[in-house]
Amino acid sequence: MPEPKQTKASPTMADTDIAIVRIAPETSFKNKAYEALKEAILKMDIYATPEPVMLDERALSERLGVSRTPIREAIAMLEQDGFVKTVPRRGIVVVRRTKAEIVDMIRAWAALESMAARLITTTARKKDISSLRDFFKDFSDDRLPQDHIEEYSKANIAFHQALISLSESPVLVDLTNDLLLHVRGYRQLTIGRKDRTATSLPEHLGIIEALEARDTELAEKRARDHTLGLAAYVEAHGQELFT
Amino acid sequence: MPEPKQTKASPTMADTDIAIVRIAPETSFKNKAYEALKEAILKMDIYATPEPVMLDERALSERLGVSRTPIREAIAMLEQDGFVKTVPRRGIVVVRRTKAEIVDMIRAWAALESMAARLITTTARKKDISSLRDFFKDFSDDRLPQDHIEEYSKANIAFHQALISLSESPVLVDLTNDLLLHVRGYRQLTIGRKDRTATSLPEHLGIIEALEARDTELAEKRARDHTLGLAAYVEAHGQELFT
DNA sequence: ATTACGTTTTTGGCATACCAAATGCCACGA
DNA sequence: TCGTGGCATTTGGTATGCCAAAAACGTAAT
Repeated sequence: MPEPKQTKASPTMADTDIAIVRIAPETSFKNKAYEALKEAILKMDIYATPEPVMLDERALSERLGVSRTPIREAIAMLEQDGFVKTVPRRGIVVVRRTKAEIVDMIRAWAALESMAARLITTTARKKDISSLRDFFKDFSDDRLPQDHIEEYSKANIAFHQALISLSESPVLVDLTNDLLLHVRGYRQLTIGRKDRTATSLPEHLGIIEALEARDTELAEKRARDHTLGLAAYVEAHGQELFT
Repeated sequence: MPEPKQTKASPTMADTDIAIVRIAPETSFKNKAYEALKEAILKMDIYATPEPVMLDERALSERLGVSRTPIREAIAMLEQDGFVKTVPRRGIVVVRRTKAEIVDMIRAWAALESMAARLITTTARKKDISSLRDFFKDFSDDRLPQDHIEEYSKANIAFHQALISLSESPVLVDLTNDLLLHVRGYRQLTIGRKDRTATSLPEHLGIIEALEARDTELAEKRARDHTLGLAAYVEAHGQELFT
């Protein structure tokens, strides 16, 4: 069989070096299923219904048009992530976090973010730090965050992720992203935060200023206290969801 | 329908309540394989050989006496943990961390542990804090840590894990345990730490004192600086292993 | 001897079939 | 009416077999 792929055309092409990029890795069904299920789980409002949300292997394999095997492997991965829990001979249940768990996660997030802030003061470029303000450029005294909760919430998340990224620490980035995925499901964080929004923006700016000033201790403290404030808020006002 | 199970013996036993404990869940082959492989990976010295360490599904299934299916699911889980990486049509390779990654992980660990220290100052009982000293009771001026590296190293790990546990934060505990598993493979952390051992013990005691004094900021700072010190040490003296 | 090319083997991905435990349903009997 | 026993169903767990890509091997042509 001729031409399996790329570079075998003429023997004299040597190292003309066509920019070949390893071709598409053609992600496996296992990974496709993983991504699909993960997205579906994150999208659904787990805390809406009182009954536990169950998944059915066979139903999923039919819906996604693949056999149970890749589905099961994807489920095993999701279970490692803590998104689902499979109970032998009973079913696969989407994990619901308690308020205490959410608060706990936010505290861990605070720890990681404050470390990120610390690192940023010693390594990041001034330009990159300052550009963090851009996330909030659409808000002002004429256009208050609390009047555009949904939009501000997105900017908020984006800011925090960009902040962590500036630390150039893959571990901090990955860990916080994982935590955010879990916390995110808790809708109240977005909706009920209306009364927190007012203080949120100034605190963000305060963090940025400390970073620009290369004040390691202050930046760390502000980043930590800001997110710990959210944890305290959820702990105090998050009852409703966890009936 | 009344009384689904258990109390169904004689109609008159009512709530004699025999202590039935739900029987053993009989962990599946998948989980057994996961544990076995994880332990094997952690036990081997990944950084010993220059060539990448490969795993073979079929060989493993034969060695463990099960089919490939549970093995593959276990591998999928290990991949989520970041211990292995499967390359399609190439094989399964045990992941080797670079020095930068190890340092990065230790920094994240420092972040989490300092948060744990912070929490401990506000919630833990005095008695529990003080008992942290027990881990080092076998060491003194007559029996220096640097003369019993291996033993001290174990006490060291145990101390840190006990410390984090005192925070009563499952998230902090789990995250740090995961990080430790990855960092642990880096033998130099144990062996080459001889020159760090001298300062290690006093720093530990310093952390304990700050915790006992309920000095939140100081405890946090000492915990953080202690572990960041390890990160800096590895960054400076860890070349040898990563050829 | 070296290179080119074709064949074999290896390896992970996926589909399918079967098993056993747990449930639910239902008829039979006190 | 109540509940008891058993059969059918559901559901996750496991074993097998086949496939295609890629590497390993071997052979023939230059």
